[in-house]
Amino acid sequence: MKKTLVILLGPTGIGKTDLGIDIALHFKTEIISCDSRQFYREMSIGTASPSKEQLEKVKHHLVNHISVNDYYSASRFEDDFMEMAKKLFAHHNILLMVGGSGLYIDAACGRIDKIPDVDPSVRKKYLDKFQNEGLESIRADLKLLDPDYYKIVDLKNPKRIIRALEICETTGKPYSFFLQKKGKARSFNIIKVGLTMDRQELYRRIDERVDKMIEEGLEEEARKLLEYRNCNALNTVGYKEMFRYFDGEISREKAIELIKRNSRRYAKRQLTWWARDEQIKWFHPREKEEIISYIDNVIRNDEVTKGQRNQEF
RNA sequence: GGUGCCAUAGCUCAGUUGGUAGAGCACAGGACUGAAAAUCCUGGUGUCCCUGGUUCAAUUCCAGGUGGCACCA
Repeated sequence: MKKTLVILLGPTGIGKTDLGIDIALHFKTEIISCDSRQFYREMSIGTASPSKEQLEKVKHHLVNHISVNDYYSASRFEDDFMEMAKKLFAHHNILLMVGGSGLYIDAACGRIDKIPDVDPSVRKKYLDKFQNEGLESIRADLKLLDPDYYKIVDLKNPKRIIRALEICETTGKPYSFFLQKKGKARSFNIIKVGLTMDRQELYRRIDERVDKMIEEGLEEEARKLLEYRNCNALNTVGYKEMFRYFDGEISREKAIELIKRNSRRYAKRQLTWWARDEQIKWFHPREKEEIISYIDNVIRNDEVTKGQRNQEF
């Protein structure tokens, strides 16, 4: 039997964790998490990480496996995921991935190209240049080093420009040279199940969940992590707003309001990311039975899985 | 009950010397291949409280009404 990776994805706060557990129990399998903030073991209330009880119900992988001090990336996640999948597929025909990080899900699906690692000092160099000399300066560098990418990149987005520059400098080749866009073949089938609901309903859930996080002690958790505020891991909704409150810049109420707003905006960006992915079959989270029978049907029907095998961009 | 002030976008408010209006926030849409809960782009969504009057033309001026706030009784 061909191995199958079922991916349960959806915006923040929609109820992936609970439903994922039910689905994993139904298929008698384990969960590989794909949440770029639940990776960090020090963050749990603000990232709505699975609780102890939830972790006991179904074995979860790639949660709490790194520290806020660690460098991590979509590429590293791809490596960790492939290693984990290989191990788990030895005992399971179906694996369940649950998460909301679009780029990381794409990485697991073989949708990002192999690009050489860069030395952090190179990124730092261009970051400094951007901060000291401005956007125009690094734009000019990119125009020189990778004119093709210069034509298509968002020229107002420093992160995109710096990323391309660091690859150009490290490899001596233009960044666009590495963007093959062919996708990597995977030895397993992939079924993508998306969770969605009416925007108002989702926003209400998000607002309620933030209130719950506050009750559970988000403020305390953030206070403990204040010393790591410069780590990328702490550039996260729920923490960055609390840090501003600790600084005296905004009130506690304002911080909570901003956490809600930024969570809503994040959910919207997630939905935009997935909107163009036609492989996703969408459900309301309450449609558990429909989701399970959809997965069953796809696995049974080879014709459908053929389409899912080719991971084109 | 009397006097004064106010009524414009979901909210807070600006404005139009009379030619149907614009800021912030909220919100909506989008981009995004190793920082991605990150980063970036675009967009004003409107019975200008109601009725009448003046006027070629009223959201704007006038009168009345309604609602809110303040003060006086």
